[in-house]
Amino acid sequence: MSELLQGWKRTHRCAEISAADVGQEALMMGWAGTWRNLGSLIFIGLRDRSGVMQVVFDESTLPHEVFESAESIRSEFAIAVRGVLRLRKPEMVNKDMKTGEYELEAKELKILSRAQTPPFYIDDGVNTQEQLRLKYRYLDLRRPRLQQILAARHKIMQITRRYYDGQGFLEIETPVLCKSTPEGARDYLVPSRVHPGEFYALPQSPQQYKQLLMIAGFDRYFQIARCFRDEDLRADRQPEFTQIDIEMSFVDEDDVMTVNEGFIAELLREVKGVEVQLPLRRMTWREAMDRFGSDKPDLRFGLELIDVTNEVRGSGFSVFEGAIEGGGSVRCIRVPGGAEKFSRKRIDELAEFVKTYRAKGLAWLGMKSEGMQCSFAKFLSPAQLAAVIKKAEVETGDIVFFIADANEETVFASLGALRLELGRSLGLVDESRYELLWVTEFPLLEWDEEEGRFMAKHHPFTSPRDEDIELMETDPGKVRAKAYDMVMNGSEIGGGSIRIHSPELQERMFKAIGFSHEAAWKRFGYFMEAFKYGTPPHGGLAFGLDRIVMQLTGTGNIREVIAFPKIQTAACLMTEAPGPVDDKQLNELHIRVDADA
RNA sequence: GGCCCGGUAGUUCAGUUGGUUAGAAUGCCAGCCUGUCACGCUGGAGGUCAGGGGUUCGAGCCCCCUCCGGGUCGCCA
Repeated sequence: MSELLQGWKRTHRCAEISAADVGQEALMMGWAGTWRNLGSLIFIGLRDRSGVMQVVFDESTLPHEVFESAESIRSEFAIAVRGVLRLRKPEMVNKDMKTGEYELEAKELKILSRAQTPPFYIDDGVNTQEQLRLKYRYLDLRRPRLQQILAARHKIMQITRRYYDGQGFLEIETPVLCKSTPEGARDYLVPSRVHPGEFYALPQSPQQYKQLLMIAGFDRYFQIARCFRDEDLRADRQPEFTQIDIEMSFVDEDDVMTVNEGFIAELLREVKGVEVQLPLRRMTWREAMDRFGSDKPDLRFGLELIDVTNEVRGSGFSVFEGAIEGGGSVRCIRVPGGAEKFSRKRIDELAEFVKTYRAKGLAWLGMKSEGMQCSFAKFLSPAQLAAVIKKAEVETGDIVFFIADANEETVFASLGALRLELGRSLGLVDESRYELLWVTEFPLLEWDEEEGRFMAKHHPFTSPRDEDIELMETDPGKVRAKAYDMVMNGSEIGGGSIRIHSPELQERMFKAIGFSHEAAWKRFGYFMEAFKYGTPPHGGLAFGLDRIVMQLTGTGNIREVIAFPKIQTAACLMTEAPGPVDDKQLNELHIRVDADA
């Protein structure tokens, strides 16, 4: 049965003790992680969020009832122990344990709560199916690793508040029940009881509110904001996630980048003890794509892309020719010393791999000491081959992988992914390094085949670069934005832009993405109305808190950094949300469910 | 929506070409044990092989469907 505390007060957490506490009475509470019964001596590994303390029950010195009670302790019982903290004898020290020099010699015991045998061991070393761990998330969270990650997350949030407060930012909350703005990700909708047939949307980000706060004169705003997007999940994407949201007035790109790179530098200093050189390196989007095939390049290793379009032009090799004539390119990656490392089987695997990214195939050239092997040599003249080898700086022992496509995006996507795969599989990524940069000058607009119109790449309030404004009507695809992403080790951890603050320019932007004046006003009327009342030049950015925590704790799975995450189908295995609701609730909301649809 | 991977004691896994009663480790239960820390020793319990259908004399294994979970492409202003 469960015992009551009856005035017992904890004096120490299990691992929060020091030499000065030795010989003193201590009262600890926590969970029995391990239990070893030696007959008339019982050892309990008492665990709380700070760590583990060994507790000893000695039959020879304890009242019978206390020892008998201790004998009943099993895994994960919640217990309270009053005892004396002792130094262990030297031969009994456990060097693998943070508190291995100490133990708590029990005098009194309260079994606060018994536990069923848990469905899996509460231990970092155990690799239980995530499905089961998520169903019993409260047990999973008892594992030291997850406790550490959530403690790190807490620390990061506290540093965030301290840093931005120190820089004169005000933390202001914005609504969670918002108006739906069906441009961009799918919204989560919330039905209105009071307004039959109408819906709120959960925010994809506080974008418009924070801009309105700038119009309202708050100058520097931040918020640790929960955001929602009803899109498919990934290893680094959850339907609800947290962003550190920032907006500033009377600023241009440099101002925003300077303040926010200072934040990341402080985070790395305090959490990882890593000094980051400021200002951060900046790279235009164009350069990032050309060199790394990605707008979030991982700079911890080389294997840069090389453009050999000109070298292979007119070769008669239909794959290359088709790509070039279709307006695309032929690019490659040279793996130094890789000629002997790639079997035909492995090359075939990589060819399959790039097909995931719509590449049609993977050409290759291996410069072995006994001669060159090349999947397309017979199609190229010796002079062209020589030109390719020169451009790619191929040396003996190297292997080069080529991708050609009429669609540049396919070349970049597949070769960029191949670069990451090669870097990982060849062990070229130095996990101890933190490589940060800003990627700048993103395109303002992207052509959308499906919609048959240009769409805002970032969002429709992003400002074009001054020198490109004139292209908005003549060559929209060429317009660059005042947009910037912060990238850490190949992960986009934040992104933002300078916003349009002129109503006239905003109208041109809406026009560029195919919104009529009326359509734009219908959707964003309140927003555009506000812009008529003296809008300061402003801009900001949002960091993905979850991704930052992932980076700083070295986990590749976003579910590890969120206390109660969702699975791939956006469900919660513990609460079984989402679930059906009563007809009464539906009636009140004026909703009828068509289960067959 | 597409592609790929996975689901066998509580847990992690093994399970041969389709062949007797599905195994191991660990956990769990009981007993013994005064320095364990992967405690040890003795004994015991524990299985809808994810579910359904099919092929077969015979299915954990082969085929089909479904469910559950993961990765990924599309998607993510």
